[in-house]
Amino acid sequence: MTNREIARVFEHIAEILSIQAENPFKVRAYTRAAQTIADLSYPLSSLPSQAEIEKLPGIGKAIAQKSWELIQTGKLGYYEKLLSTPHARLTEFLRIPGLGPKHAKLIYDHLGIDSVDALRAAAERGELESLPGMGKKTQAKILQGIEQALKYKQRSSLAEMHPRAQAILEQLSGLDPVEQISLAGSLRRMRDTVADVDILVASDQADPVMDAFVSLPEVADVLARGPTKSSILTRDGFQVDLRVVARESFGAAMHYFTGSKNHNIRIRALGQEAGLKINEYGVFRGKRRIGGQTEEEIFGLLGLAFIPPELREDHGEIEAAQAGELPALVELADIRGDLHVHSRWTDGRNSIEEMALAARKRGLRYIAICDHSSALKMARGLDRARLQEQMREIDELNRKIKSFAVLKGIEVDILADGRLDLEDEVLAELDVVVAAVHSRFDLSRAEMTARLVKAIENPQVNILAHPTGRIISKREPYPLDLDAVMDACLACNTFLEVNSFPERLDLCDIHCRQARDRGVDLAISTDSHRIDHYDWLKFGIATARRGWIEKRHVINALDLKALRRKLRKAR
DNA sequence: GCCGTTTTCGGCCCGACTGTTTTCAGTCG
Repeated sequence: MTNREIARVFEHIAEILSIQAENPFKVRAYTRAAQTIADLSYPLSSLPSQAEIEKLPGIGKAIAQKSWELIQTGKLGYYEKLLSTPHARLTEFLRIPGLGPKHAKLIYDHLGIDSVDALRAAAERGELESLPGMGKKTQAKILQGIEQALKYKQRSSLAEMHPRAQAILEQLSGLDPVEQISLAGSLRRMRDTVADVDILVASDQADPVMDAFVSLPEVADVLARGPTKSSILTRDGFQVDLRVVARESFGAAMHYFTGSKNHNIRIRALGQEAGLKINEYGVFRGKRRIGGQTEEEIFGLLGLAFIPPELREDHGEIEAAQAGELPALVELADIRGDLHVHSRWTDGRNSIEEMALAARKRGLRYIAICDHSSALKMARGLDRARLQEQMREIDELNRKIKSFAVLKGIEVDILADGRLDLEDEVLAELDVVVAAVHSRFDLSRAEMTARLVKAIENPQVNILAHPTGRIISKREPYPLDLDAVMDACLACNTFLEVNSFPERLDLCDIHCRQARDRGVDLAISTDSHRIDHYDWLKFGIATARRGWIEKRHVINALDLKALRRKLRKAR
Protein backbone atom coordinates (compact mmCIF):
# COMPACT_ATOMS: atom_id res chain seq x y z
CA MET A 1 0.00 0.00 0.00
CA THR A 2 1.18 3.51 -0.76
CA ASN A 3 1.57 6.13 1.92
CA ARG A 4 -1.33 8.00 0.39
CA GLU A 5 -3.59 4.97 0.70
CA ILE A 6 -2.57 4.27 4.28
CA ALA A 7 -3.03 7.92 5.21
CA ARG A 8 -6.49 7.89 3.67
CA VAL A 9 -7.50 4.96 5.85
CA PHE A 10 -6.44 6.81 8.99
CA GLU A 11 -8.11 10.02 7.85
CA HIS A 12 -11.31 8.12 7.27
CA ILE A 13 -11.03 6.45 10.68
CA ALA A 14 -10.62 9.90 12.25
CA GLU A 15 -13.75 11.14 10.48
CA ILE A 16 -15.83 8.14 11.49
CA LEU A 17 -14.67 8.45 15.10
CA SER A 18 -15.50 12.17 15.11
CA ILE A 19 -19.06 11.37 14.02
CA GLN A 20 -19.25 8.75 16.75
CA ALA A 21 -18.31 11.55 19.18
CA GLU A 22 -15.15 9.77 20.26
CA ASN A 23 -12.57 11.57 22.40
CA PRO A 24 -11.47 14.49 20.20
CA PHE A 25 -7.84 13.89 21.08
CA LYS A 26 -8.11 10.35 19.82
CA VAL A 27 -9.55 11.74 16.59
CA ARG A 28 -6.68 14.17 16.35
CA ALA A 29 -4.19 11.37 16.94
CA TYR A 30 -5.45 9.56 13.84
CA THR A 31 -5.46 12.77 11.81
CA ARG A 32 -1.93 13.59 12.85
CA ALA A 33 -0.70 10.06 12.10
CA ALA A 34 -2.31 10.27 8.64
CA GLN A 35 -0.50 13.54 7.98
CA THR A 36 2.82 12.16 9.18
CA ILE A 37 2.50 9.20 6.84
CA ALA A 38 1.32 11.28 3.88
CA ASP A 39 4.33 13.59 4.29
CA LEU A 40 6.95 10.85 4.45
CA SER A 41 9.53 10.99 1.70
CA TYR A 42 9.80 7.19 1.53
CA PRO A 43 7.23 4.38 1.47
CA LEU A 44 6.10 3.43 4.95
CA SER A 45 6.12 -0.15 3.69
CA SER A 46 9.90 0.05 3.31
CA LEU A 47 10.33 0.12 7.08
CA PRO A 48 11.43 -3.30 8.31
CA SER A 49 9.28 -3.61 11.42
CA GLN A 50 6.39 -2.31 13.45
CA ALA A 51 8.91 -0.97 15.98
CA GLU A 52 10.41 1.31 13.32
CA ILE A 53 6.98 2.69 12.46
CA GLU A 54 6.40 3.43 16.13
CA LYS A 55 9.37 5.77 16.14
CA LEU A 56 7.60 8.20 13.82
CA PRO A 57 6.27 11.35 15.49
CA GLY A 58 2.63 11.09 16.52
CA ILE A 59 2.54 7.34 15.96
CA GLY A 60 2.40 5.08 18.99
CA LYS A 61 1.88 1.41 19.59
CA ALA A 62 -1.75 1.24 18.47
CA ILE A 63 -1.39 3.07 15.15
CA ALA A 64 1.95 1.40 14.41
CA GLN A 65 0.26 -1.97 14.84
CA LYS A 66 -2.57 -0.94 12.53
CA SER A 67 -0.12 0.39 9.93
CA TRP A 68 1.78 -2.86 10.04
CA GLU A 69 -1.41 -4.86 9.55
CA LEU A 70 -2.28 -2.69 6.54
CA ILE A 71 1.15 -3.13 5.01
CA GLN A 72 1.29 -6.86 5.59
CA THR A 73 -2.26 -7.82 4.62
CA GLY A 74 -3.61 -4.83 2.71
CA LYS A 75 -6.52 -4.80 5.16
CA LEU A 76 -7.28 -3.58 8.65
CA GLY A 77 -9.78 -5.39 10.85
CA TYR A 78 -10.45 -2.35 13.02
CA TYR A 79 -11.19 -0.24 9.96
CA GLU A 80 -13.47 -2.82 8.41
CA LYS A 81 -15.45 -2.97 11.60
CA LEU A 82 -15.87 0.82 11.49
CA LEU A 83 -16.81 0.65 7.81
CA SER A 84 -19.69 -1.65 8.66
CA THR A 85 -21.24 1.01 10.90
CA PRO A 86 -23.64 3.50 9.32
CA HIS A 87 -21.37 6.33 10.43
CA ALA A 88 -18.82 5.40 7.78
CA ARG A 89 -21.24 6.60 5.10
CA LEU A 90 -21.82 9.90 6.88
CA THR A 91 -18.25 11.07 6.36
CA GLU A 92 -19.26 12.45 2.96
CA PHE A 93 -21.38 14.96 4.89
CA LEU A 94 -18.18 16.42 6.31
CA ARG A 95 -17.25 17.57 2.79
CA ILE A 96 -20.17 20.00 2.99
CA PRO A 97 -19.04 23.37 4.35
CA GLY A 98 -20.90 24.27 7.51
CA LEU A 99 -21.89 20.69 8.27
CA GLY A 100 -19.81 18.93 10.88
CA PRO A 101 -19.76 15.64 12.76
CA LYS A 102 -22.38 16.56 15.36
CA HIS A 103 -25.04 17.58 12.89
CA ALA A 104 -24.19 14.66 10.61
CA LYS A 105 -24.96 12.23 13.41
CA LEU A 106 -27.99 14.20 14.56
CA ILE A 107 -29.47 14.06 11.06
CA TYR A 108 -28.82 10.35 10.75
CA ASP A 109 -30.14 9.52 14.21
CA HIS A 110 -33.40 11.37 13.72
CA LEU A 111 -34.09 10.92 10.04
CA GLY A 112 -32.01 7.91 9.02
CA ILE A 113 -30.43 9.94 6.22
CA ASP A 114 -27.04 8.67 5.05
CA SER A 115 -26.52 10.11 1.57
CA VAL A 116 -26.04 13.63 0.24
CA ASP A 117 -28.91 13.19 -2.21
CA ALA A 118 -31.30 12.22 0.57
CA LEU A 119 -29.95 15.05 2.68
CA ARG A 120 -30.65 17.59 -0.01
CA ALA A 121 -34.16 16.24 -0.53
CA ALA A 122 -34.88 16.40 3.21
CA ALA A 123 -33.55 19.94 3.44
CA GLU A 124 -35.70 20.99 0.47
CA ARG A 125 -38.74 19.48 2.17
CA GLY A 126 -37.86 21.46 5.31
CA GLU A 127 -37.32 18.43 7.50
CA LEU A 128 -34.05 19.55 9.04
CA GLU A 129 -35.30 22.74 10.69
CA SER A 130 -37.27 20.89 13.35
CA LEU A 131 -34.31 18.88 14.62
CA PRO A 132 -33.07 19.88 18.09
CA GLY A 133 -30.56 22.71 17.93
CA MET A 134 -31.19 23.34 14.25
CA GLY A 135 -33.40 25.88 12.55
CA LYS A 136 -34.31 27.45 9.24
CA LYS A 137 -30.99 29.19 8.84
CA THR A 138 -28.93 26.08 9.49
CA GLN A 139 -31.06 24.16 7.01
CA ALA A 140 -30.55 26.84 4.36
CA LYS A 141 -26.84 26.89 5.09
CA ILE A 142 -26.60 23.13 4.58
CA LEU A 143 -28.49 23.37 1.31
CA GLN A 144 -26.15 26.11 0.16
CA GLY A 145 -23.18 24.08 1.36
CA ILE A 146 -24.24 21.13 -0.80
CA GLU A 147 -24.38 23.34 -3.90
CA GLN A 148 -21.03 24.82 -3.02
CA ALA A 149 -19.45 21.40 -2.44
CA LEU A 150 -20.57 20.27 -5.90
CA LYS A 151 -18.86 23.06 -7.81
CA TYR A 152 -16.18 23.66 -5.24
CA LYS A 153 -12.61 23.25 -6.39
CA GLN A 154 -10.89 21.35 -3.62
CA ARG A 155 -7.57 23.09 -3.86
CA SER A 156 -6.12 25.42 -6.48
CA SER A 157 -2.54 25.67 -7.56
CA LEU A 158 -0.33 28.20 -5.84
CA ALA A 159 0.36 30.01 -9.08
CA GLU A 160 -3.33 30.29 -9.89
CA MET A 161 -4.22 31.69 -6.50
CA HIS A 162 -1.22 33.91 -5.84
CA PRO A 163 -2.07 36.69 -8.33
CA ARG A 164 -5.73 36.72 -7.29
CA ALA A 165 -4.75 37.06 -3.67
CA GLN A 166 -2.36 39.85 -4.58
CA ALA A 167 -5.14 41.69 -6.40
CA ILE A 168 -7.34 41.66 -3.31
CA LEU A 169 -4.41 42.60 -1.13
CA GLU A 170 -3.71 45.64 -3.28
CA GLN A 171 -7.28 46.89 -3.14
CA LEU A 172 -7.28 46.69 0.64
CA SER A 173 -3.82 48.12 1.15
CA GLY A 174 -4.96 51.40 -0.38
CA LEU A 175 -7.49 51.94 2.39
CA ASP A 176 -6.74 54.68 4.85
CA PRO A 177 -7.18 52.75 8.12
CA VAL A 178 -4.91 49.90 6.96
CA GLU A 179 -1.58 50.26 8.73
CA GLN A 180 -0.06 46.91 7.81
CA ILE A 181 -1.28 44.13 5.55
CA SER A 182 0.01 40.71 4.57
CA LEU A 183 -0.93 37.39 3.10
CA ALA A 184 -0.98 34.58 5.62
CA GLY A 185 -2.00 30.93 5.64
CA SER A 186 -0.81 28.33 3.19
CA LEU A 187 -0.21 31.02 0.56
CA ARG A 188 2.42 32.60 2.78
CA ARG A 189 3.88 29.18 3.46
CA MET A 190 3.88 28.75 -0.35
CA ARG A 191 2.29 25.34 -0.38
CA ASP A 192 1.95 23.94 -3.90
CA THR A 193 -1.82 23.97 -3.60
CA VAL A 194 -4.00 26.20 -1.46
CA ALA A 195 -7.62 25.91 -0.42
CA ASP A 196 -8.31 29.54 0.44
CA VAL A 197 -6.76 32.97 0.82
CA ASP A 198 -5.93 34.40 4.24
CA ILE A 199 -5.26 38.11 4.64
CA LEU A 200 -4.26 39.91 7.78
CA VAL A 201 -4.56 43.62 8.47
CA ALA A 202 -3.28 45.77 11.33
CA SER A 203 -5.64 48.65 12.03
CA ASP A 204 -7.33 50.41 14.93
CA GLN A 205 -10.50 50.78 12.86
CA ALA A 206 -11.65 47.32 11.87
CA ASP A 207 -15.11 48.34 10.76
CA PRO A 208 -14.37 50.32 7.60
CA VAL A 209 -11.83 47.69 6.57
CA MET A 210 -14.43 44.95 6.96
CA ASP A 211 -17.00 47.00 5.06
CA ALA A 212 -14.60 47.50 2.17
CA PHE A 213 -13.69 43.83 2.20
CA VAL A 214 -17.21 42.42 2.00
CA SER A 215 -18.08 44.84 -0.79
CA LEU A 216 -15.12 44.12 -3.07
CA PRO A 217 -16.19 43.58 -6.70
CA GLU A 218 -14.95 39.97 -6.49
CA VAL A 219 -17.44 39.08 -3.76
CA ALA A 220 -20.17 36.59 -4.63
CA ASP A 221 -21.25 35.81 -1.08
CA VAL A 222 -20.45 36.91 2.45
CA LEU A 223 -19.95 33.84 4.62
CA ALA A 224 -19.24 35.70 7.86
CA ARG A 225 -18.90 39.31 8.94
CA GLY A 226 -17.63 40.03 12.43
CA PRO A 227 -15.70 42.82 14.15
CA THR A 228 -12.33 41.10 13.74
CA LYS A 229 -12.93 38.37 11.20
CA SER A 230 -14.86 38.10 7.94
CA SER A 231 -15.05 35.53 5.15
CA ILE A 232 -16.21 35.90 1.58
CA LEU A 233 -16.69 33.62 -1.37
CA THR A 234 -15.44 35.09 -4.63
CA ARG A 235 -17.17 34.82 -7.99
CA ASP A 236 -14.66 32.26 -9.18
CA GLY A 237 -15.41 30.10 -6.19
CA PHE A 238 -12.65 30.46 -3.63
CA GLN A 239 -12.85 31.64 -0.06
CA VAL A 240 -11.00 34.63 1.34
CA ASP A 241 -10.69 35.19 5.08
CA LEU A 242 -9.77 38.58 6.46
CA ARG A 243 -8.65 39.19 9.99
CA VAL A 244 -8.11 42.65 11.48
CA VAL A 245 -6.07 43.15 14.64
CA ALA A 246 -4.40 46.03 16.46
CA ARG A 247 -0.86 46.88 15.48
CA GLU A 248 0.66 45.53 18.69
CA SER A 249 -0.86 42.12 17.91
CA PHE A 250 0.20 41.98 14.28
CA GLY A 251 3.12 39.58 14.80
CA ALA A 252 1.11 37.22 16.98
CA ALA A 253 -1.74 37.24 14.50
CA MET A 254 0.65 36.71 11.58
CA HIS A 255 2.11 33.71 13.31
CA TYR A 256 -1.26 32.28 14.25
CA PHE A 257 -2.80 32.97 10.86
CA THR A 258 0.14 31.63 8.87
CA GLY A 259 0.04 28.22 10.52
CA SER A 260 0.36 25.45 9.81
CA LYS A 261 -2.08 24.17 12.34
CA ASN A 262 0.34 21.50 13.51
CA HIS A 263 3.13 24.05 13.82
CA ASN A 264 0.87 26.32 15.87
CA ILE A 265 -0.16 23.54 18.21
CA ARG A 266 3.50 22.74 18.88
CA ILE A 267 4.42 26.39 19.41
CA ARG A 268 1.56 27.00 21.81
CA ALA A 269 2.41 23.83 23.73
CA LEU A 270 6.01 25.07 23.98
CA GLY A 271 4.60 28.30 25.38
CA GLN A 272 2.59 26.41 27.95
CA GLU A 273 5.69 24.60 29.13
CA ALA A 274 7.32 27.98 29.67
CA GLY A 275 4.26 29.23 31.55
CA LEU A 276 3.14 31.41 28.65
CA LYS A 277 -0.15 31.64 26.83
CA ILE A 278 0.12 32.32 23.12
CA ASN A 279 -2.85 33.40 21.08
CA GLU A 280 -3.39 35.63 18.06
CA TYR A 281 -3.20 38.76 20.22
CA GLY A 282 0.15 38.16 21.78
CA VAL A 283 2.23 36.23 24.26
CA PHE A 284 0.96 36.40 27.83
CA ARG A 285 2.40 35.58 31.20
CA GLY A 286 -0.72 35.44 33.36
CA LYS A 287 -2.67 38.52 32.34
CA ARG A 288 0.39 40.46 31.36
CA ARG A 289 1.15 40.81 27.70
CA ILE A 290 4.87 40.37 27.10
CA GLY A 291 5.09 40.36 23.32
CA GLY A 292 3.46 39.92 19.97
CA GLN A 293 4.13 42.95 17.78
CA THR A 294 6.44 40.89 15.57
CA GLU A 295 6.85 37.21 14.83
CA GLU A 296 10.50 37.45 15.81
CA GLU A 297 9.38 38.46 19.30
CA ILE A 298 7.22 35.37 19.66
CA PHE A 299 9.92 32.98 18.56
CA GLY A 300 12.42 34.87 20.71
CA LEU A 301 10.33 34.50 23.87
CA LEU A 302 10.38 30.74 23.28
CA GLY A 303 14.13 30.77 22.79
CA LEU A 304 13.79 30.09 19.08
CA ALA A 305 15.33 31.72 16.04
CA PHE A 306 12.91 33.07 13.44
CA ILE A 307 11.42 30.17 11.51
CA PRO A 308 10.68 31.08 7.87
CA PRO A 309 7.02 30.52 6.94
CA GLU A 310 7.89 27.87 4.34
CA LEU A 311 9.24 25.62 7.10
CA ARG A 312 6.27 25.85 9.44
CA GLU A 313 4.81 22.39 9.00
CA ASP A 314 5.99 20.68 12.20
CA HIS A 315 8.48 18.75 10.09
CA GLY A 316 11.33 19.22 12.51
CA GLU A 317 11.71 23.00 12.20
CA ILE A 318 10.96 23.61 15.88
CA GLU A 319 13.63 21.15 17.00
CA ALA A 320 16.05 22.69 14.52
CA ALA A 321 15.29 26.17 15.84
CA GLN A 322 15.86 24.98 19.41
CA ALA A 323 19.21 23.53 18.44
CA GLY A 324 20.16 26.63 16.43
CA GLU A 325 20.32 24.48 13.32
CA LEU A 326 17.76 26.04 11.02
CA PRO A 327 18.86 25.92 7.39
CA ALA A 328 19.91 29.14 5.63
CA LEU A 329 17.30 28.76 2.91
CA VAL A 330 18.06 29.55 -0.71
CA GLU A 331 16.68 32.88 -1.91
CA LEU A 332 15.60 34.23 -5.25
CA ALA A 333 18.60 36.56 -5.25
CA ASP A 334 20.99 33.60 -4.95
CA ILE A 335 20.09 32.32 -8.39
CA ARG A 336 22.66 33.11 -11.10
CA GLY A 337 21.18 31.37 -14.09
CA ASP A 338 18.38 29.25 -15.52
CA LEU A 339 19.26 25.80 -16.81
CA HIS A 340 16.04 24.95 -18.60
CA VAL A 341 14.73 27.49 -21.11
CA HIS A 342 12.87 26.95 -24.39
CA SER A 343 12.79 29.06 -27.53
CA ARG A 344 10.83 29.49 -30.72
CA TRP A 345 12.93 26.70 -32.20
CA THR A 346 10.47 24.28 -30.67
CA ASP A 347 7.39 25.09 -28.62
CA GLY A 348 8.62 28.33 -27.06
CA ARG A 349 7.14 31.73 -27.89
CA ASN A 350 10.29 33.89 -28.00
CA SER A 351 13.60 33.83 -29.85
CA ILE A 352 16.78 32.76 -28.11
CA GLU A 353 17.95 36.36 -28.08
CA GLU A 354 14.71 37.56 -26.50
CA MET A 355 14.95 34.88 -23.84
CA ALA A 356 18.57 35.84 -23.14
CA LEU A 357 17.94 39.58 -22.91
CA ALA A 358 14.92 39.09 -20.67
CA ALA A 359 16.96 36.87 -18.36
CA ARG A 360 19.80 39.39 -18.24
CA LYS A 361 17.33 42.13 -17.43
CA ARG A 362 16.25 40.09 -14.41
CA GLY A 363 19.81 39.91 -13.16
CA LEU A 364 20.66 36.42 -14.33
CA ARG A 365 24.13 35.76 -15.76
CA TYR A 366 23.41 32.76 -17.93
CA ILE A 367 20.68 30.57 -19.35
CA ALA A 368 20.77 27.17 -21.01
CA ILE A 369 18.61 26.83 -24.10
CA CYS A 370 17.11 23.37 -23.75
CA ASP A 371 14.58 22.82 -26.48
CA HIS A 372 12.87 19.51 -27.04
CA SER A 373 14.33 16.63 -29.04
CA SER A 374 12.61 15.10 -32.04
CA ALA A 375 10.68 12.41 -30.16
CA LEU A 376 8.36 15.18 -29.01
CA LYS A 377 6.67 15.62 -32.37
CA MET A 378 4.00 18.04 -31.25
CA ALA A 379 6.68 20.46 -30.07
CA ARG A 380 8.59 20.17 -33.38
CA GLY A 381 11.48 18.66 -31.45
CA LEU A 382 15.02 19.15 -32.76
CA ASP A 383 16.84 16.48 -34.68
CA ARG A 384 20.59 16.38 -34.97
CA ALA A 385 20.76 18.76 -37.93
CA ARG A 386 18.49 21.42 -36.47
CA LEU A 387 20.23 21.19 -33.10
CA GLN A 388 23.56 21.87 -34.75
CA GLU A 389 22.04 24.77 -36.58
CA GLN A 390 20.72 26.12 -33.30
CA MET A 391 24.18 25.77 -31.76
CA ARG A 392 25.61 28.01 -34.45
CA GLU A 393 22.98 30.64 -33.70
CA ILE A 394 23.92 30.51 -30.02
CA ASP A 395 27.61 30.91 -30.84
CA GLU A 396 26.80 34.02 -32.84
CA LEU A 397 24.59 35.41 -30.14
CA ASN A 398 27.26 34.92 -27.50
CA ARG A 399 29.71 36.95 -29.57
CA LYS A 400 27.16 39.77 -29.65
CA ILE A 401 25.67 39.81 -26.15
CA LYS A 402 27.62 41.35 -23.28
CA SER A 403 28.09 40.12 -19.70
CA PHE A 404 25.82 37.18 -20.24
CA ALA A 405 26.21 33.62 -21.48
CA VAL A 406 23.82 31.45 -23.43
CA LEU A 407 24.64 27.80 -22.88
CA LYS A 408 23.94 25.18 -25.50
CA GLY A 409 21.59 22.58 -24.17
CA ILE A 410 18.78 20.19 -24.92
CA GLU A 411 15.82 18.71 -23.15
CA VAL A 412 16.33 15.27 -24.58
CA ASP A 413 13.57 12.68 -24.35
CA ILE A 414 14.21 9.56 -22.38
CA LEU A 415 12.79 6.72 -24.46
CA ALA A 416 10.83 3.90 -22.88
CA ASP A 417 13.89 1.71 -22.46
CA GLY A 418 16.06 4.46 -20.96
CA ARG A 419 17.97 5.26 -24.13
CA LEU A 420 18.05 8.89 -25.23
CA ASP A 421 16.50 10.45 -28.28
CA LEU A 422 19.85 11.77 -29.60
CA GLU A 423 23.20 10.11 -30.09
CA ASP A 424 25.85 10.54 -27.41
CA GLU A 425 28.32 12.22 -29.77
CA VAL A 426 25.76 14.95 -30.54
CA LEU A 427 25.01 15.48 -26.87
CA ALA A 428 28.75 15.68 -26.18
CA GLU A 429 28.89 18.95 -28.11
CA LEU A 430 26.49 20.63 -25.69
CA ASP A 431 27.16 22.50 -22.47
CA VAL A 432 24.15 21.11 -20.61
CA VAL A 433 22.06 18.03 -21.20
CA VAL A 434 18.70 17.90 -19.49
CA ALA A 435 16.87 14.59 -19.84
CA ALA A 436 13.15 14.12 -19.40
CA VAL A 437 10.27 11.70 -19.69
CA HIS A 438 7.34 12.87 -21.82
CA SER A 439 5.73 9.58 -22.83
CA ARG A 440 4.95 6.05 -21.72
CA PHE A 441 3.89 6.93 -18.18
CA ASP A 442 2.30 3.51 -17.88
CA LEU A 443 5.46 1.55 -17.08
CA SER A 444 5.72 -0.41 -13.85
CA ARG A 445 7.61 0.99 -10.92
CA ALA A 446 10.58 -1.26 -11.64
CA GLU A 447 10.60 -0.45 -15.35
CA MET A 448 10.26 3.30 -14.79
CA THR A 449 13.04 3.27 -12.19
CA ALA A 450 15.34 1.31 -14.50
CA ARG A 451 14.49 3.69 -17.34
CA LEU A 452 15.47 6.76 -15.33
CA VAL A 453 18.54 5.19 -13.76
CA LYS A 454 19.81 4.24 -17.20
CA ALA A 455 19.41 7.86 -18.36
CA ILE A 456 21.05 9.20 -15.21
CA GLU A 457 24.01 6.88 -15.74
CA ASN A 458 24.51 8.15 -19.28
CA PRO A 459 27.73 10.18 -19.05
CA GLN A 460 26.20 12.91 -21.23
CA VAL A 461 23.26 13.64 -18.93
CA ASN A 462 23.61 16.43 -16.36
CA ILE A 463 20.09 17.03 -15.10
CA LEU A 464 16.91 15.01 -14.83
CA ALA A 465 14.00 17.35 -15.57
CA HIS A 466 10.68 17.20 -13.70
CA PRO A 467 11.73 13.89 -12.19
CA THR A 468 8.39 12.45 -11.05
CA GLY A 469 6.19 13.66 -13.90
CA ARG A 470 3.38 14.88 -11.73
CA ILE A 471 0.91 17.50 -12.96
CA ILE A 472 -0.69 19.04 -9.90
CA SER A 473 -4.27 17.81 -9.43
CA LYS A 474 -4.23 16.29 -12.92
CA ARG A 475 -1.66 13.53 -13.02
CA GLU A 476 -0.11 11.56 -10.18
CA PRO A 477 3.66 11.05 -10.20
CA TYR A 478 4.53 7.90 -12.11
CA PRO A 479 5.42 4.98 -9.85
CA LEU A 480 9.10 5.33 -9.09
CA ASP A 481 11.76 4.28 -6.62
CA LEU A 482 13.06 7.77 -5.96
CA ASP A 483 15.69 6.52 -3.52
CA ALA A 484 17.23 4.43 -6.30
CA VAL A 485 17.05 7.42 -8.66
CA MET A 486 18.80 9.62 -6.12
CA ASP A 487 21.48 7.02 -5.43
CA ALA A 488 22.18 6.85 -9.14
CA CYS A 489 22.39 10.66 -9.31
CA LEU A 490 24.87 10.70 -6.47
CA ALA A 491 27.01 8.00 -8.04
CA CYS A 492 27.02 9.62 -11.49
CA ASN A 493 27.19 13.34 -10.70
CA THR A 494 23.74 13.93 -12.14
CA PHE A 495 21.40 16.53 -10.68
CA LEU A 496 17.68 16.70 -10.16
CA GLU A 497 15.55 19.55 -11.34
CA VAL A 498 13.06 21.55 -9.37
CA ASN A 499 10.78 22.56 -12.20
CA SER A 500 9.16 25.92 -11.41
CA PHE A 501 6.30 25.46 -13.86
CA PRO A 502 3.25 26.09 -11.66
CA GLU A 503 1.47 22.87 -12.58
CA ARG A 504 4.59 20.85 -12.00
CA LEU A 505 6.68 22.05 -9.04
CA ASP A 506 8.56 18.82 -9.49
CA LEU A 507 10.51 17.83 -7.43
CA CYS A 508 7.97 18.71 -4.78
CA ASP A 509 8.89 20.02 -1.34
CA ILE A 510 9.07 16.61 0.32
CA HIS A 511 11.29 15.22 -2.42
CA CYS A 512 13.57 18.26 -2.20
CA ARG A 513 14.04 17.43 1.46
CA GLN A 514 14.76 13.84 0.50
CA ALA A 515 17.37 14.98 -2.02
CA ARG A 516 18.98 17.17 0.61
CA ASP A 517 19.09 14.27 3.05
CA ARG A 518 20.65 12.00 0.43
CA GLY A 519 23.17 14.59 -0.73
CA VAL A 520 21.85 15.12 -4.24
CA ASP A 521 22.17 18.69 -5.50
CA LEU A 522 19.42 20.44 -7.43
CA ALA A 523 18.87 22.76 -10.37
CA ILE A 524 15.98 25.16 -9.80
CA SER A 525 14.79 25.88 -13.34
CA THR A 526 11.85 27.66 -14.88
CA ASP A 527 11.22 25.56 -18.02
CA SER A 528 10.26 28.93 -19.49
CA HIS A 529 8.47 28.85 -22.84
CA ARG A 530 8.19 32.65 -23.01
CA ILE A 531 9.85 35.54 -21.29
CA ASP A 532 7.20 36.09 -18.64
CA HIS A 533 7.57 32.51 -17.45
CA TYR A 534 10.74 33.63 -15.68
CA ASP A 535 8.31 35.02 -13.09
CA TRP A 536 7.66 31.48 -11.97
CA LEU A 537 11.13 31.07 -10.58
CA LYS A 538 9.78 32.29 -7.25
CA PHE A 539 7.54 29.25 -7.05
CA GLY A 540 10.43 26.88 -7.69
CA ILE A 541 12.46 28.69 -5.06
CA ALA A 542 9.56 28.44 -2.61
CA THR A 543 9.24 24.72 -3.24
CA ALA A 544 12.95 24.24 -2.60
CA ARG A 545 12.76 26.36 0.55
CA ARG A 546 9.90 24.22 1.78
CA GLY A 547 12.27 21.30 1.23
CA TRP A 548 14.95 22.90 3.46
CA ILE A 549 17.21 23.58 0.45
CA GLU A 550 20.11 25.98 0.95
CA LYS A 551 22.13 27.92 -1.60
CA ARG A 552 24.91 25.36 -1.37
CA HIS A 553 22.57 22.64 -2.68
CA VAL A 554 21.63 24.56 -5.83
CA ILE A 555 23.91 24.27 -8.84
CA ASN A 556 22.48 27.31 -10.64
CA ALA A 557 23.37 29.45 -7.64
CA LEU A 558 26.97 28.98 -8.82
CA ASP A 559 28.67 31.44 -11.10
CA LEU A 560 29.30 30.19 -14.61
CA LYS A 561 32.85 29.05 -14.03
CA ALA A 562 31.98 27.04 -10.94
CA LEU A 563 28.91 25.65 -12.68
CA ARG A 564 30.97 24.35 -15.58
CA ARG A 565 33.28 22.60 -13.12
CA LYS A 566 30.30 21.14 -11.30
CA LEU A 567 28.77 19.78 -14.50
CA ARG A 568 31.93 18.00 -15.55
CA LYS A 569 31.27 14.29 -15.77
CA ALA A 570 33.47 11.43 -16.83
CA ARG A 571 32.39 11.96 -20.43
C1' DG B 1 -4.47 7.57 20.82
C1' DC B 2 -0.03 9.98 22.00
C1' DC B 3 3.30 11.59 25.14
C1' DG B 4 6.75 12.64 29.23
C1' DT B 5 14.75 17.31 31.87
C1' DT B 6 8.36 18.11 36.57
C1' DT B 7 4.49 13.31 34.66
C1' DT B 8 3.53 6.13 32.68
C1' DC B 9 -1.65 9.27 34.29
C1' DG B 10 -3.75 13.09 32.92
C1' DG B 11 -3.13 16.26 30.24
C1' DC B 12 -3.73 17.39 25.04
C1' DC B 13 -3.76 25.34 21.38
C1' DC B 14 -6.94 28.80 21.36
C1' DG B 15 -10.33 31.91 19.83
C1' DA B 16 -14.09 33.98 16.33
C1' DC B 17 -18.54 33.71 14.30
C1' DT B 18 -23.21 31.87 13.70
C1' DG B 19 -27.43 30.16 15.13
C1' DT B 20 -30.36 28.73 18.46
C1' DT B 21 -30.11 29.60 22.65
C1' DT B 22 -31.33 32.45 27.69
C1' DT B 23 -25.59 30.65 28.57
C1' DC B 24 -23.97 27.54 24.83
C1' DA B 25 -22.95 24.16 20.99
C1' DG B 26 -21.21 23.53 16.51
C1' DT B 27 -18.04 24.68 13.01
C1' DC B 28 -13.97 26.55 11.38
C1' DG B 29 -9.19 27.81 11.06
